[in-house]
Order: sequence, then C-alpha cells, then structure tokens
Amino acid sequence: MKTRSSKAARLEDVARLAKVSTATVSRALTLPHKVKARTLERVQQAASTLGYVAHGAARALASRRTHTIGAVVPTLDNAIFANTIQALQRTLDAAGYVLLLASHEFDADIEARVTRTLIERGVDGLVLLGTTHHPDIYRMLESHNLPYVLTWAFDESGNHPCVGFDNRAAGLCIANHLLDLGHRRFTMVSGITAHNERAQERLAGVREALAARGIALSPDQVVEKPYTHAGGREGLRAVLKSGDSPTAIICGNDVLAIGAIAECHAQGLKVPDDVSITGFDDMEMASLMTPALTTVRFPTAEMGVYAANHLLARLDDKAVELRNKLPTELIVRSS
Amino acid sequence: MKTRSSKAARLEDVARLAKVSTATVSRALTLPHKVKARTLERVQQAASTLGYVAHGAARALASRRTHTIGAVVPTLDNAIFANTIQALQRTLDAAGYVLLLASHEFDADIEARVTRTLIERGVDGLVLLGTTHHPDIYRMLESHNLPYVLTWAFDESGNHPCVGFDNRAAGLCIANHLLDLGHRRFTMVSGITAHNERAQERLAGVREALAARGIALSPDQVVEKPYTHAGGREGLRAVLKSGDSPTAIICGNDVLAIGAIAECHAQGLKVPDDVSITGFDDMEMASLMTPALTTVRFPTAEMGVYAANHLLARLDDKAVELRNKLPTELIVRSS
DNA sequence: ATTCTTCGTGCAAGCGTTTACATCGAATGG
DNA sequence: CCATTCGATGTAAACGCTTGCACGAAGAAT
Repeated sequence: MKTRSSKAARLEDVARLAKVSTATVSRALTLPHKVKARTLERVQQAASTLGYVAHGAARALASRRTHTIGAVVPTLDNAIFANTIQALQRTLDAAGYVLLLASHEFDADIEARVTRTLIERGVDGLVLLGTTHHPDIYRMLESHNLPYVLTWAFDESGNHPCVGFDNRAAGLCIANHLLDLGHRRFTMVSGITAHNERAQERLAGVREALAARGIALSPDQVVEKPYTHAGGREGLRAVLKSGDSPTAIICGNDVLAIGAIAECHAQGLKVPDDVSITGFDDMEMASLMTPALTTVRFPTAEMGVYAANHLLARLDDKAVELRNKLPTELIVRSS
Repeated sequence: MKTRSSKAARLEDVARLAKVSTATVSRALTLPHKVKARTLERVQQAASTLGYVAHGAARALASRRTHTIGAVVPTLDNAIFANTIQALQRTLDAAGYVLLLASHEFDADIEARVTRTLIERGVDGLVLLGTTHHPDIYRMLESHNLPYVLTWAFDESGNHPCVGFDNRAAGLCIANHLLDLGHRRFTMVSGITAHNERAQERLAGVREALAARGIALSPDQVVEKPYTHAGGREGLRAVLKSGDSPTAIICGNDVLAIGAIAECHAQGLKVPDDVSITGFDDMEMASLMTPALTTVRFPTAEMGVYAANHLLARLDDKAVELRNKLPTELIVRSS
C-alpha cells in the first residue's frame, strides 16, 4: 500500500524491480519470445505491480512506428461513413493498430490542416476519402513517404492506391430503374458537387441514363444541398417551389432521401403514390423507413476492410494490388 | 525542384536553412512572439520551403504535453453519442486540442484495454461515459494523475468530476406522461442493464412511476436488448410473443424505439393506434419518423461542451466545479 | 576436449524535440 | 559614461524508450 510519489512508473523502475536491464524489459514487453520464460514472468509481475503503462511518445520516437493509422473523412455527423469507419477500425484493431479519425466538414483547407496534424502525430498510414484533395496533401504524403489509400471512389487515373466503386454507374443504375418504371419527369436533389467527385459522378450517371432516353435535366431540375436531413427537406421544398412536379426525385444519398421523405409527409405528399424518392448508400435506416427506401447499396464495410488490409500489407512490405473496384447493387424497395 | 533524399525535414534542417539554432526555430514555431519579426519570417520561410512537419512524438516526449484528449464511449455504431462527441470535438478543436476516440461495445474489459492504450498515447485528459468502470481504469487515472470527467450520468457519490443528467428522472417523466394519457398496460424494452447504470436508472425510474400508481412490471414485461435497431425489432417480437398486449412500450432509447416501430409496421400494427412507443434521447431521426417519436431529450451536445471545457480548465490549472447536472425535457410527439 | 553456434542479456547510442540557463548586445536610468 | 536591465538567441541537457552490438554461457558439432 505504498503511496507512490505521484509520478508514473517508467521502464527503468520496472527494470530495477525485476532486476534486469531496461533493454530486457523492453523486449519482454514487445517481443515476449525473445526472453527466457522465467525472466518474462518476473518482468510482467513487476510491470503489473507498478501499474506500468508504456510512454507512447518515447516509444514512437525510438522505434519510428506509432502503430496508428489515420483516416480523414468529410463528416462524422451522420451514419454515412460509419460502416466504413467501423470496419476499418475493427480490422486495424485486430492487427494491433489504432485508428486516428479526423473530419473536415467538406472543406478542402480544413482537410489539409487536419491531415497535417495526423501526420504530425506520426500515423504510419493514411486513409483518405475520395480522389480530389488539396495538393498540399499529396505533397506531404510524398515527402513523408507515407502509405495511403483512397476510398469511396475509384481513381481512374491510376496514380493512387484506392478501393472504391463506380459512382457514375450507380447513378446510371438508379436512373434506369426509374425509367423502366415509367418515370419521365425527374429532379435530382444532389449533394454539393464542388470538390466532390462522388457527387459529381452520381449526377453525371443520372444525366447519362436520362440522355440515353432523350431526357435532359435543366438547371432548375438539379438542386444541390448539403448531405444532411435538413438538406433533404430544403431540397424537397425547393423542388415544390420550382413549379414543375416531377414523378421521381433522385436524392444524392440516403440522408437526403430520408429528409426529403420526411418533408413529403409534412407537406401531405404520399410516397411513392404522389412522388417516388430514391437514395444512394443503403444505410441501415433505409430499410426501416416507411416507406422503405429504394437505393443503391455501396460496399461500405468492404471498403474499410480492404483499406485496412491494404495499408497493413504495405507496412509489412508485402505486395498488394494497387486498386480495387467493388460492385454496387440496386436495392428495390417501396419508395 | 530538388529531389529530396526521401527523409522528412527535421528541426535541424530548418534551423540550418534559416541560419539560426534549433531552439530559435522551436520557439518561432510555438511561441512566435518570443522571436524577432525578421527571424520569425526567415524561419517560417524555411519551414515552408522544406515542407516541415513537426514530429509529434518527439515534441510530446520533450514537452510532456500531447494536446490530446481521449474519450471512451460504448459504441460508434449509431448516432446515440454522436452529438456529444461532435460537440466535444468542436470545443477541443477550438482550443487547439485533438480528440482521440475509442469504443468498447459495452464490454468492461475492452474498455479497460482501450483506456490503457489512450493513456499510453499520452492523452492529457480523458472523457469517460457513465459512472461504472473497471477498477483498473480508476487506478490508472489516479497513478497517472490524469484529469478526467464522466458524462451521460450523474455521479451521486461525489467522488468523480462529472457532467450528466438524471436518468431515473427521465424514466419517471416518460412513464408519468404515458400514465396521464391513460395507459395502464406497459412493457419496457430496455437496453442491457448489466454494467450500465444509465439503463438501470431509466428502468428504475419507470418502475417508480408505475409503482406510485400501483402498477408493477413483472419480469416478462421487461425485455433487455442491445441498443440497436435489430434489438428494437427483436424486443417488439418478444413482446408480441409473450402474449400480454401492452398499450404502451417504453424503449430504452430512440434506437430501440425506431427498431420497434419498424417492426410494428412489418407486423401490421398501427402506431400509436394499436400501441404507443416511446424512446429516450431525442436524436435527430426521432422527429423525422412517421409517426414522429415521443421521447425525452437529453442534453447531449451540452455535455460534450461542458466536458471539454472542464478538462481544458483543469489543464490550465483553473478552478472548476466538480459536477454539473443538466436538465432533460419531455418531447411529446405522435407515437 | 575444442571450436562453432545459438541464446539471453546488458550497454549505450540515438530518436527529434523543448527548455533552463548562459550569453551578448542594446537600451535604459542615474 | 557606467551600471543595470532586458530581449533575442544559442548551448546542451533532458524526455523514456528501442535496438544494434558485444559478451558470456551453454549446447551442438567435430
């Protein structure tokens, strides 16, 4: 029941108590098979009675490894990226790595800033979302020789390791589905397309599908809103105000779609009787809604797993394929 | 356009280029007012041309500060704690601190483990959720002399700094509301109460309110499920199977309630005509549902702000109040 | 027995910063 | 004009750990 002198135990304290050198303690704690069983036991005993917790900074400084992977995502506000992050984190955790998370609220400068702080913190690798990024980011990645991987989009240029899917194809797919259902009057409530190739591609895919049937989207048939529930509601109000009454509203993701449906209810519009609404993503909530949401499922969790494994492999100096394009799937429900 | 020799620039490199000592560079970068304007400029110029990024571990080792706050939450799976985390993170960010996040999926051992890794990583302070924690956790906090604060629950014992609200009062409140509406047959779909005083207290509050009107909850009128949508659905099925048909189902949080409502729809039950359903939390989705969810609003964001400010103040050696109990509010909607 | 490995351990040199202390020139006051 | 103070900078000692290298003991091979 000794009243310890307030300071936390260091490696040296453990070494003294276990009657070995600090080197041995260090090895015992990180490479247990490198020390004799008897010594190992003594060290563990000592560490535990002292309540020893390693000093990560010192360890990182000496070993040049932090066992940390950073991820920079647009937002943590809603569930959009939750699956990917969750999968990423689980996979890394299983390999003894920790995930360091940062968000930038769709602001390119903030993204550069937080990416820098992640690098400062010494992440061993980085997961980025999308393909368009501040040049400083690519510059820092290069000068630090940092392994990284892009997700949620497929980099056609082939310059970057990535795991993603075809956003344009997803747009095509949902638009064709609606066309096949007989819809002819469309509006798209897109996410903000600036600096966001995912949003751009989905819109482009939709346009392409419609164009193939001779339908064009005029500027006021595309409204851009932030990826929030509120955005979806505003989007729907904007559509109503514009006068032309589409039979189908293609939303840029499920969050927008959920907001739009809520606003429909508020306005007394029946979905899908008065208007059909679709999303992208197939987040869990999509199937729980009434009406259940028709959407395109993205391989969110798979991307997280793949991104993690990709980085882990590279940190282990194993060969890995540079790019991976995963499939999407149309989920037809009742909206 | 020099092809740098792969290694990242260090303080020394910047110093050489700016023709000053490393000490001056260090000061220029962290305490700009301590150096002459001309020198400062030279240093910044040099740092920028070299693309210098500070080595956080070295910095942390030397300064014994990481400017990092850790938070350990039960889960990141859904939006339950999202508001609190978001608020926490914003407030810390504004003060130049970074949030390090970890989750334990409601497992006490994992919680101890991840808490340890946060401490290893040198967090300057820690945010914990709830009052019941592994003894090792409190032990480590103490031996490292680490500032911390508990959230989402109010520690009546007065032993720990905390910011929370009265979960029992919330339970009382919603139950009384339903009683006033004339309900007499209840079932509670609670979260898992083991090691979770928040869930326990809510249940206790409900029991207390019912008891005051002479109603008791038999064991099969309380079903415990994980805080997931699936849990809510299962909970509702369990209720139906049990035979007694309550007129009101009190769910342990909004996630359970949303799942339960979805299952009602699937089973052809009308909410609230056939059965009333309530939640706790008032997450955003609650107001977007059809029917909109009756629930108790928790001060989620406020807790995050308070927790952050509490820790920041202590790290600044300022005096702070130890505990803070925030109000909850009954939100009556249509479910 | 002698030599060659192998294994377990200790020694000590970093890892890239921060920061107390020393230094030195210039500004201030008497 | 000298003494004093002050502000800007440099010097060098930590910070707590990892790891290459050296060393002795013990087992394997000859």
